[in-house]
Amino acid sequence: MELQRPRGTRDFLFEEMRKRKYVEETLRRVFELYGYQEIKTPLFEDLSLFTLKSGEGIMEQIYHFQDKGGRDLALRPELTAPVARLYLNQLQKSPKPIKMYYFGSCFRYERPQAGRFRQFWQLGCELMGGKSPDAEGEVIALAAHCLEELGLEDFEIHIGNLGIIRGILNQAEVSSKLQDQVMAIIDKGEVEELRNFLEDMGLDDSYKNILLELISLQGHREVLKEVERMVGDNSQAKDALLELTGVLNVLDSVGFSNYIVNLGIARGLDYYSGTVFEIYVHGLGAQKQISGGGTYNLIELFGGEEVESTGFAFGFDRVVEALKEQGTDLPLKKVVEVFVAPISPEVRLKSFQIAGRLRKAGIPTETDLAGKKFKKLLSHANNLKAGYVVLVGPRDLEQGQVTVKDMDSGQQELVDLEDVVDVLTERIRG
RNA sequence: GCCGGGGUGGGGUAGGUGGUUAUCCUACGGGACUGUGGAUCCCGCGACUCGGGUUCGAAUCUCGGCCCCGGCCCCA
Repeated sequence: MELQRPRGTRDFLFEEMRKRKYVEETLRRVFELYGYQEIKTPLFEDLSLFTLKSGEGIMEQIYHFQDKGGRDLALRPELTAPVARLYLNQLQKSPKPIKMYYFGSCFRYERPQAGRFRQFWQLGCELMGGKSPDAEGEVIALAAHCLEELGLEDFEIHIGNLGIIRGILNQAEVSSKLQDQVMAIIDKGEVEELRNFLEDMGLDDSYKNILLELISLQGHREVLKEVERMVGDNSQAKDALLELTGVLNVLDSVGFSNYIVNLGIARGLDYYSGTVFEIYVHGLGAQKQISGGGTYNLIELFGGEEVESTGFAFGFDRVVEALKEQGTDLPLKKVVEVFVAPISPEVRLKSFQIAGRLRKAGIPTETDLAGKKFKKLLSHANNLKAGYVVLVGPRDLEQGQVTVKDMDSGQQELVDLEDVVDVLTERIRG
């Protein structure tokens, strides 16, 4: 085959698309339940939008190119920066809070593997101008609501706050550059590597032990007491802890308490500042994270007026994959409800007429376009999983009737031509 | 960028230490069967990932590319 798909990309066929659409529509519905409005940004942006503040790591993965005018452009590797850009361009003076959601594909030049592609989809949101911790609590509640609505079980929401560890590091007077490196190691979850790194930078033992203990803490809200003991009178860390407590309070009050406090969450992108969270589903191979987000200060970094911003995104493909893995039966729409089958060539136009009326009545309908023999038409209708077949034949037509056949039960009845639409509407909707 | 496993009709496969027409299932088209589907039978369509090398001869051996699967790095 000489015409191949580019590496790391996929074609989606009918069945797959129906699943994806179901997931997409469900997620959109829930986002809208929380008052989010959809936006769309370009697939490519100025390269600098992404190189500016997203950290070094992402650079190597960016698809970038020059257009014919010599502009340096990049296919977006994520959507938070484009949305922040859009906010700066047009929404700074809009009434707050602003709730936006998006669904679109992103591109990263990476080695494909399970749950990782070069083009992948993100469905997420950004909330600008909400106040921590209420805004963060609601955002996490929204994420949980989405997954519950999809029927996904066994997901874990891990919640942390970067301010706690940053507070300790600041108190220990660690430079911000070094702090970023520490955060990167924490994000990896490599405890030994962290221990060695902290030792190499000559960090005081007491700080080192606190940090190591903090990131290994994981559990329900009772771990907050431990944290409180450890941070002592560090005011930045105390504030962060207060914030974290507030987030959990919101979650408890909306009835979602199945979270895990995890201070080892650091996020890969450098612009996160306070509350952060990640959602995992096991059984997805190496790519178990289906979502991540938190509070960030991208707007200030881009030179805008300070505004609290929180957001998160689902790795859409991974959510779909997790549902498949779990074996969830998605309530997928039928391709067509009704197939209108002309029994012989002279009634073909009559079939079109009937199909036309059914379609105008909102019933997905198919009729023969391939000139198949009657018997094949039934077989074809069966393949399409049509619920009903309208048999249009000269014999019935003489009485002004057609035969409506229920494809599940096999039963059929004669129906007057003018009643066909009503009868089928009743059967399908009723 | 690195490591491992792969690539045979549309889908799933057999063959593989070189040798006629490349196996089977399924799907698809037609027929048996001119008003009744999911059954059966018959016929048909259709493939060795690409390029180089070794050879009288390569799907098979060899080198390289491309792509797929899994893992590392990193991330969604």
